[in-house]
Amino acid sequence: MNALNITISAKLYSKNPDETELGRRILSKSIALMDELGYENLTFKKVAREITSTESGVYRYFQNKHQLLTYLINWYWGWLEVKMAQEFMLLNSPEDKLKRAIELLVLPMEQDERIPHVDERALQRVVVAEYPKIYLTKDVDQENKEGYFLGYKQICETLSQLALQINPDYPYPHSLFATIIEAAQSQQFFAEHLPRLSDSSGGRQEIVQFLIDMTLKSLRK
Amino acid sequence: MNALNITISAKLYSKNPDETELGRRILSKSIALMDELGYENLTFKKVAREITSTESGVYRYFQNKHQLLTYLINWYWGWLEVKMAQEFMLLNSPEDKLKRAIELLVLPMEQDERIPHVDERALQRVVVAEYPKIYLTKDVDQENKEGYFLGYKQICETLSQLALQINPDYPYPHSLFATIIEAAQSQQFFAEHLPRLSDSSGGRQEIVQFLIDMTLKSLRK
DNA sequence: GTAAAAACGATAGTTTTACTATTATTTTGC
DNA sequence: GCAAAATAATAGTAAAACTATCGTTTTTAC
Repeated sequence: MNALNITISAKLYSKNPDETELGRRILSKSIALMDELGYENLTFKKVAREITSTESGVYRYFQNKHQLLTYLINWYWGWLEVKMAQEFMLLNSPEDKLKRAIELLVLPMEQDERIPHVDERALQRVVVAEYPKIYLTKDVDQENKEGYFLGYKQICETLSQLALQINPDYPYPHSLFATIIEAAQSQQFFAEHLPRLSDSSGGRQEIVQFLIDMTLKSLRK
Repeated sequence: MNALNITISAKLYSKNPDETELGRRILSKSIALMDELGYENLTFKKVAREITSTESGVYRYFQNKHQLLTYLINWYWGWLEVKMAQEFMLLNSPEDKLKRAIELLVLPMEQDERIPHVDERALQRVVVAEYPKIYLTKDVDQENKEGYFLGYKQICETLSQLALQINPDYPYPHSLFATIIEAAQSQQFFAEHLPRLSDSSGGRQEIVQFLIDMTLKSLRK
């Protein structure tokens, strides 16, 4: 697979882009283009031009743009899951782990040298700007069955389990972390583009504080 | 304007659909079609067929599909704002008002007989299924200047002010209600389509309880 | 080392969408 | 009843989203 053992449902590609040079170029350049142009303005033709290949070359890896975006976002959640697991080993209390998880969700991440074809910072911006588009479709139930959203659900489950260690009686752990994860993305977007929907003046640390405050207060008895 | 005095930025249409029979038919049928087909599968051609008019007829009212969706969602926020104002008059404590506001956000609403061309329940489903698409675009900054998101920002501001009456020192009122409003939508969607991202088994009342719990705990000192 | 298989590049073509333009007809305001 | 506006009907364009075909190159198996 790849250096970090990120597993992605085989339904999310026609041919595994992680295993070939061309596939990795597709990933690398489509992250950059999606970041630059946005999902709506990206086309496989533009990706093809960037990777000095052809439209059909891209179609050999991904059935369509939506599948490509879903792959990228699942890759991001998988990667974040790995990061969290690494950092949790250094921490003891579930509270510290939750705090660190929220930081990882919001703070800009450093480039992972082991995976040169993925620009994690650009991918994080893509996730912030596009993530709900992968499930807000009429195909959501079918795609859910095919594992399109496993990455998101897995992170939510991991954090829910931590929350229950703090307060085993808390009745809404999944709702809480679905909300926290979503807010982690949308507050970054709002702070930059719709500042009246946030109290952060652009600083990520304020968003982290808000989310930690909300999480820990919610878990009180 | 219309029976309820819902104000919508004039940038959100070419010709005010509220003032003509054809315009109201466009609103009515595009809500129904958007609910049935989803935003991506809706076309002006399909709307035209439904209203027994033509594609160019629809274009005379809205520049494009994105503007139409944005109009509908702003109409929804405007309508909800009116509802909240009405109900707040019957309540005294800011806590009761916040609780009622959250119920209005989540519980299915009854049809308003004064506005026969808008099916409020269908519109609520459209909002749940499509709302982030109006701002998650590369044009967000330009469109924000033109008032595309005033409805959302207005509701967020109203609720923030209420929150500060409960706890004047709470530092994140806008972030809190942007998060609560978003969660009100996304938890409805998750409960139905991605149940592992929610603790509601489909009941709206459980979502209401979760959101009230989160709000009131967040506002504690 | 070679043959078969797979992947790739190049090109062309189809269907649909999103949008623009033009003109004739109907409706409305005064 | 006339001018102006709104609407219906039709046509057309450009780009997007695929699909298909077919040589050529590269990889893999043995």
